[in-house]
Amino acid sequence: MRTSQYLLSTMKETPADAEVISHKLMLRAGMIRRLASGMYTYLPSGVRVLRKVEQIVREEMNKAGAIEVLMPLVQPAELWQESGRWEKMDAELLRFVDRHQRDFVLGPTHEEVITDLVRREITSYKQLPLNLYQIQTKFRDERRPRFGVMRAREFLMKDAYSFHLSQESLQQTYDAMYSAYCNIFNRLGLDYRPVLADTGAIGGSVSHEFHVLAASGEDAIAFSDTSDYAANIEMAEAKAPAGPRPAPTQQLTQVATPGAKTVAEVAALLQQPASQISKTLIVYAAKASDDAPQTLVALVLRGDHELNEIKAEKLPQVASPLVFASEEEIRAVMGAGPGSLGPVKCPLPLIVDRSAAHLADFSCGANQDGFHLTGVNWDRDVTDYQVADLRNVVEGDASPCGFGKLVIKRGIEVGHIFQLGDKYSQAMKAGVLNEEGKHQIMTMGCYGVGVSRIVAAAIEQNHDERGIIWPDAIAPFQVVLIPMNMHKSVRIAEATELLYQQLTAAGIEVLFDDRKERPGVMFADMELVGIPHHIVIGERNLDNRQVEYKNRRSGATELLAIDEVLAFVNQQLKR
RNA sequence: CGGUGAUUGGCGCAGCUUGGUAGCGCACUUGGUUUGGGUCCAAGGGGUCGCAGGUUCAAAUCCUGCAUCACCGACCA
Repeated sequence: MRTSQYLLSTMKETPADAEVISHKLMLRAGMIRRLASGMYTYLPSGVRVLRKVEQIVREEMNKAGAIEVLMPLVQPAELWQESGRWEKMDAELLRFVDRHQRDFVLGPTHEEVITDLVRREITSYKQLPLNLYQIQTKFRDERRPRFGVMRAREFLMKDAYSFHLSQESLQQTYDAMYSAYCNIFNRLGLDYRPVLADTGAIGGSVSHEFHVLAASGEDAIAFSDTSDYAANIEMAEAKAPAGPRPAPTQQLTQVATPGAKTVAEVAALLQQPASQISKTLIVYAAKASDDAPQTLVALVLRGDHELNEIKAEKLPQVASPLVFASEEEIRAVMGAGPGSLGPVKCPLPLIVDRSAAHLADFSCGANQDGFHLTGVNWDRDVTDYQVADLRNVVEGDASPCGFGKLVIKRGIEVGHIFQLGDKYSQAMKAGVLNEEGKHQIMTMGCYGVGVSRIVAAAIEQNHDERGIIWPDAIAPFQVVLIPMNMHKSVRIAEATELLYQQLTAAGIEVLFDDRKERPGVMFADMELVGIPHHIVIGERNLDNRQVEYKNRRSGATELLAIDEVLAFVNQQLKR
């Protein structure tokens, strides 16, 4: 490709609304342009990278035995009503009507469509297991699109769905997908980790996320510093502190704490660390039946810990989704407002986090505005309570695997695999005849890769102050030819032309910068775009039949005999 | 969904307080100059000042409403 025939569209300045590095660089390097909030047009360089990622994903899926299909982006509402997600999903599901007043959605994912397809096509156990995938645009009307294509509303995703009659078969495919994903991210050249994950709204049991490690990642991941344990922080179990709880040494005392409401204020007033103070959160209790009156539950945490809403929701006593009680609701039962609450003489059922339950002589609200209690002790001052894991793990906690301590890092979720079970197949009655000739509901797995998000994640991990540094596998071009003053020098033009033809004929993706630009402009543009291998053709070196090679990542340069360029590039690309 | 802020040429911004001929840098076009790291000089083209309404002799500027976009938050006890 010659730049004169290409749409390079690089920019010196960054549009003001770009926040993260990948977003800025994708705009500046001419990969994307914003059309509306969370929706982007891909320019030629962007498409090239996107297609490469897509192709690697496709090859590894095929290798792992999955079969490609393509389903519509627009889906009829009936399927979503059948699965129950029409009511369950909120505004994230974009709905609209066609000219016949029929309801449709823009597919945020394709469980319903694939389950509908499979229940029609698959009738016998002999046809199982089956793993179908597609690479298709999705639309999720995100609450808050941000970071360019990293959290866009419209994005490209590979999604696969597998169908089985037994857990063993599902596990086999799940394992195959796990290793296919490792192959994908290895080939992409990214620093990634598979981590244990919560199954969230999609449902199911076993689940792993694949994260590209980057400081700008939206997710926190907990790693053991000695084993290979890794889990999303939402999922990581907070173990009870080691050893027995210290014995009480202090008397229960009420102290006036006028105006002190937050843990920080109370800690300052009482001259105690936040870890010696408990905080009490009031949330909705789970209802026994739909028409039962709403009751409340009190959750108790150490002052320096955060509630993990996912863990709380999973408790049978707690309403799901989690709802915090309003101040009026709290006052009606507790007789005091938020900021003065505590477990002593608490009229609500108490659920205490493991770490909070390990405290002795701690402080808490007195359930009377403007007062706190000190010297509080479990079992002496509070008798009726239950202990559970309620909090997010923090750096330095004991690892749940039993080995080492936890380290917290940030990651970008680029892949997610689930064992779904029969959630969709049951709701949509997708079954086959088994060996005994009896109807049996299939069990399912689903496996996603965020193709467009990978592009952004790769940049987050591979850039410097001059621009993008593409891994060879996904670079828009592998090699760029940069001639010095080609428009004045026939020798340069001829030598560059020859190299261009040689490399192109060898199947290498070459960009030939034939613009009538000054050298500095070409260098700057090609570094911004991130092409991994640069060949500079200049008069001086040409006298010795040499050209200069420059590696974008290392910055190292060396002189090459002009006849050796092809062999050298092949070796660089490990072909 | 709540809070804050922005909207002036393709991009980045000034002008608005105190109403009176719409400006700067980059980019673009033409000519010259320069040529191994975003040269320099000159001459040009390009703007319904987000939209609608109001105040005024006069509105980018003041007032009202709307739209779009961005950032922050969604632990608060």
